[in-house]
Order: sequence, then structure tokens, then C-alpha cells
Amino acid sequence: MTVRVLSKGEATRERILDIAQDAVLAKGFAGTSLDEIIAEAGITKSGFFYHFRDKNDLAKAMLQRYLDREEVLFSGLFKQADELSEDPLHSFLIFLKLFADLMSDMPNGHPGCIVASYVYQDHLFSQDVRALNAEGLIVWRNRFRDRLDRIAERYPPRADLDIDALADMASAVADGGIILSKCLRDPSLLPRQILQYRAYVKLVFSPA
Amino acid sequence: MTVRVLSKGEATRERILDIAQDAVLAKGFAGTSLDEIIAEAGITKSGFFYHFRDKNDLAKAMLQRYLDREEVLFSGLFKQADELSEDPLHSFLIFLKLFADLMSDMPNGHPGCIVASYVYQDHLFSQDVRALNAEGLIVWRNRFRDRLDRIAERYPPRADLDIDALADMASAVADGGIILSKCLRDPSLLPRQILQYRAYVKLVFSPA
DNA sequence: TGTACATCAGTGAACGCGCGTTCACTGATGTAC
DNA sequence: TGTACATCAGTGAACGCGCGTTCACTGATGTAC
Repeated sequence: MTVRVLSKGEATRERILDIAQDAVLAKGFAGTSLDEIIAEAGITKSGFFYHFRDKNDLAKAMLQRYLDREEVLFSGLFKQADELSEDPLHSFLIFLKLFADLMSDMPNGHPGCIVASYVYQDHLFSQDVRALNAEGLIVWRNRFRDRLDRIAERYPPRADLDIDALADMASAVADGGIILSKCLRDPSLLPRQILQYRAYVKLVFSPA
Repeated sequence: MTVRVLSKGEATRERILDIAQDAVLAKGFAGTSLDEIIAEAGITKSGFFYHFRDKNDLAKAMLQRYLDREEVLFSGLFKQADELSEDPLHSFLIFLKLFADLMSDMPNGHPGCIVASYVYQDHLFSQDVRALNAEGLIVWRNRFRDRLDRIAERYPPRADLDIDALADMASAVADGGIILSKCLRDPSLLPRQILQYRAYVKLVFSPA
């Protein structure tokens, strides 16, 4: 594992993104002003514009970073799961357990999904940010769809199973679970939703 | 069924709420200005403030109306389903089918859930709006929990079933499905998620 | 039926503050010769 | 090793526009006597 040392400027940029992300998940993008970001980051307005061309550029960088981190996280979990079982179904079920456990271990609950946040304010963003957001969901879909196809080969499901919808359901349950957890201020709700999804997958592929 | 005739002022108020809701679901609450709302409604700023004390009051009225309409809609669907079957499981499955069909019939897809939108900008709102938002989710939970309890009495599920999570899963799948549909611009994704939830409920209560 | 008054559903002008963005500039660090 | 220049990571001041809110006022409709 390589740990790149950040230069001074990169560290500031990352700090700006951290602060902006917290704020945006709490108040929305339009509700978050550059003034409050720079105040918390301890820099000036112009310092901000050294790192980002404009506010939309901040939005894009934030989303890109979120997607990249998710990619790293999920590849890691899938890899762990694959090491624990060769069977595609068992491996997938292990993955979902690891995912649920990880969400349980966040003391303040999941801070929120940037993709979901952006979807509810997409008219604020340029076309490329919207496209990037959609791409994030497509990546999830393909990742899960791929796993489910391999499971279906070995454990033939009933004919009417909508595998595409089952793949998308992972995103849906995660995003829905985050909303539940945030709204009701109960961090346990998200991991429990993931475990429901897991139970469904288990049932749907178990021989009748 | 009683149809109240709206007075002139009430009609304007409803129109403001309609316009505001579309805008808020597209751009977020902070991203929606009173200026654009009044321009589209064809009134002046002061006209707006005759109907709402301030912007937060608009947020509250919008949420309250959304919750009330949802209540009417779901009571109706449950009633329809109950008329088609006395069995709690069958009735619930019919309800879910009706719900999915209704979502399918929206030509441009579901416009978005105010509750989910507010969750991702809750620091913008006063305490009472946040409480109302949480209450909306609690109402769903209780409604579904109640149905599921009655089903579980007649169709004993396995011991480890998390009925609370299964009840919440209806909201999660609906909110997650809306996000999928909106982000990927595919109205079919939401009803298909609801049908996945239906398939899970069916499986989980069918004797092993 | 006429008149006085109250309420409804707004108008019009002004308010000050906060917003995102621009511009010319700068001190510290890195690189070439 | 010294010097010239370039790049990095910002500063400080100003910009105009759009924002939510306030205030005094008004014409049309409804109600009481």
C-alpha cells in the first residue's frame, strides 16, 4: 500500500473538500457559502480560488473524490470477501456482512451520500457533474450485476427474477438506509437495511 | 368524496406551493429563490409574504402538504387492497402491486420525495420542520409495521426476521428507487424496486 | 336598500447584507545554468 | 556556490448583483345594522 505524502497545497485542498462535504451534506450545495468554508479552513477567498476555478469546480472535485474513495472501499471489501470464500454466493453474502459491519462501526452514522445529495439539486450543476453523478450509480449497478450473474450461474433463480433491479437494489437500500438513519438520527438503521438486502439475496438464490 | 372549492387566495397559495415544490426538488431549498417563485406565479414579493410569514414557513407548508397528500394516497391504496383480499399477506402484496403500478403510470417518473430532499439540507430548517420530517418517516414505519405484524401472526416467519427493519425497508426502497430513477432518468426503476420489495416480503413469509 | 366598517388578497418601493467572482499583487520554495 | 527566473500557494480589496424581509398603502369583496 502506497501512502503519498501530500504537498502543502494538496493538503489545503483536501481540507477544503472535507469541510465543504460536511457542509453540503448538512445544508445542500446552494446553502453552503464559500465564506463559511474559507472561514473554517482558515484561508482567504482568493486562497480558495487558487484551488478551484469556481464553485461548480468544487462540486465536481468533491463528487469525483467521493466516487474514487467509494471505489477503493468496495474493491477492498469484495477482495476480502473473495479471500474468505470461492463460492460467488457465499462471497457476496460475506461482502454484504462486511459492508453492514463497516456502517455499524461509524459512531455518528454515515454522513450522507454525495450522489443522493446532488440528485436532489441537480439543476444547480453543470452537465458534466450530472453525468459524473449518473456514472457513479452505473458503476455500482455493474459491479453488483456482475456478482449476481455469477451467482445465478451456479444457483439458478426462478425465471421471473429481475436481476438488474436486484443489482440496483443495493444502491437503493443503501441510499434509502442513509436517509432513514439521518432523518431519525439512528445509525443502526442503515446497517439493518443492508442486512435485509442480504437476507433477500440469500432467500432468492436458495433452492425452493 | 368531498371536493372543497378553493377561494381565490387559497388557489394562489396552492399554486405557489406547486411551483416551489418543483423548484426545490430540482435545485434544493437554498437554491430556490423567492424571486423565481413569484415570477412563475405571476405575483409580487409582497403577495408572497401575504401567504407565508417567511421562507421557512413556506418550507413547512410544503412538507405538511406533501405528508397530507401521501397519507390520503396510501390510505386509499390500502383500502383498495383490503377490499380485494381479507388475508393480511395477500392484501399487503396487492397494495404493493397497486403502489408499483401507480409509480409506473407517472409519465415523467416520480418528481421526488420532499422528505428525502429535506434530510439532505436539514440544517437549513427550523427545529419544527425537522421534527415534522422525522414524523413523516415514523408514520410510514408504523403503517407498515402494523401490516407486517398482522401478517406475521398468520404466517410465522423465521425467528431472526427483523420486522422493524422490514417495515422501514418500504421507505428505504421507495426513497432509494426515486434516487435511482431521477439520477438515471429512467422512471421504470422506482416501480421495479417496489416489486423487489414485494418479492422479498412474499418470500420471507412463505413457508419454507 | 344604503352605508360603514372589516377582511382579503394583494402592490410598490426600499432596505442592507451576503454572495460568487475578479484583479493586481506577494513571499516562499524549487529549478537551471 | 551564486544568481536569475519560474512556480506554488496564497493575500487584500473591490465588484455588482440577487437575496429575504419590511413597511406603508390599496382596491375588491363580505358582513352588520
